[in-house]
Amino acid sequence: MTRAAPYDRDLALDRAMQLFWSQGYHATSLKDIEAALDMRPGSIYAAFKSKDGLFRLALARYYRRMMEVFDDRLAAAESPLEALADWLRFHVEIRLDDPAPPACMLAKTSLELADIDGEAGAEARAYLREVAERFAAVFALARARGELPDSADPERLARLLQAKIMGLTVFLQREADPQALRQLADDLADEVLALRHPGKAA
Amino acid sequence: MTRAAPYDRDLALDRAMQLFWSQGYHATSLKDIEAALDMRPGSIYAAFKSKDGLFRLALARYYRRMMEVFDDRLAAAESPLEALADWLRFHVEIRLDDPAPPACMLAKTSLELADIDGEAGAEARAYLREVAERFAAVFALARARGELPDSADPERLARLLQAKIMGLTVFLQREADPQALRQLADDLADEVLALRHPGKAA
DNA sequence: GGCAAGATTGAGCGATCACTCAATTGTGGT
DNA sequence: ACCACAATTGAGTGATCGCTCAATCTTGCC
Repeated sequence: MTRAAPYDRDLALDRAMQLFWSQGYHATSLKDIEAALDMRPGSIYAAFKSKDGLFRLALARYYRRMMEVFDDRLAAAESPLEALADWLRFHVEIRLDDPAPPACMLAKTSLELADIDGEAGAEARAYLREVAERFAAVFALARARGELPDSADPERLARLLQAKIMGLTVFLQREADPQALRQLADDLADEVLALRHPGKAA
Repeated sequence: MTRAAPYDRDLALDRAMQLFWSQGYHATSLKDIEAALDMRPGSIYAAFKSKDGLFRLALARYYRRMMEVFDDRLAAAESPLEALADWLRFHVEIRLDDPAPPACMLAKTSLELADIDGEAGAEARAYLREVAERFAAVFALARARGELPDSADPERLARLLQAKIMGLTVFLQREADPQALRQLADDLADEVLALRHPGKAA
């Protein structure tokens, strides 16, 4: 190397993720990006190829971060089903801890870039499918452990859970009252826990 | 009158609604609008004031249309609770009938225009609150008719239902398989119907 | 038929968009 | 100390953005 990059690529990607997450793709201009990353256009394009390229890196980072946190909480949970219920409540808590980050970036992107062609939107939807597959695997684990009846369909339950999570995060955008949000998350989480074998304690 | 407007304002607003609904606010340019409405810039601004003004008219129209359809289906339903469950399934059917319209425009707008200031986003969130109030009134009606236990909290159930509907419509964007979508809507609808008094037939 | 009023027209406004590249700067190797 | 090279810089690219307004056209009325 003849000249070290003065910027921290990891930090820059974090800031880009935060920016795109809160503003969306179209509402974020290169001027915004220059200011947030403290980089000039030339450097941005040398490092990330294009606005679209930077966005997709930010999206991938968001996906990976979310999955890491989920895996951590799953490992710490009392049972698979508890982890899934906890995941619903967790979305409300991060929103209340830090008012900045709004609804799920994958859901936002899937809606904003709804065009069938268009790489970024398709990627967001692909990530959402991977999340659903992860949920399905955890439901399958819960079934194998006897936490769910044998008749339970993991894929089906995963879709149901994902729809609830996305609905919750959209709801986070229009409602700010902590009590209402926690109550909603609890109600949704209770529906997940109600799938348990009757009379079976986890 | 000295010269009749050659365009049909109602038709133009319909087309604008359809356009903004599918593309969102930022991704829709005036060129798109000119083409969709078959109007020139001057006429558009004379009739609708601005792009923002047109969008808000389209949003209001969307809200009114949705509520009209909801009221119609409520009037035709066997019971209030059945109407709310039916409303979930209905979202899937309109999506399958006509592949063009994607997720709920109010939810999309609430996410895309998430900025606290900004009239259009705030209006979308206000409409969502009105929808929730409508749901709450129907839940209250169901309770009054003995379809729900006296302990049921209409506002709370309304938030729960709205979150599920929004989650379902976001899900419509990433999944196309009719069977999976119908199953998901049925699962969500069944959760609503399960609120009924045990052993009480509506 | 001619006129006044209302509505449409579309070229073009300044601003901003995403993006480029010749010039400059900083660094490690010798 | 100096050089070769990687990386940054930022003025400036053409395109497109939302929008305006003087000119034009169409209608109803007399």
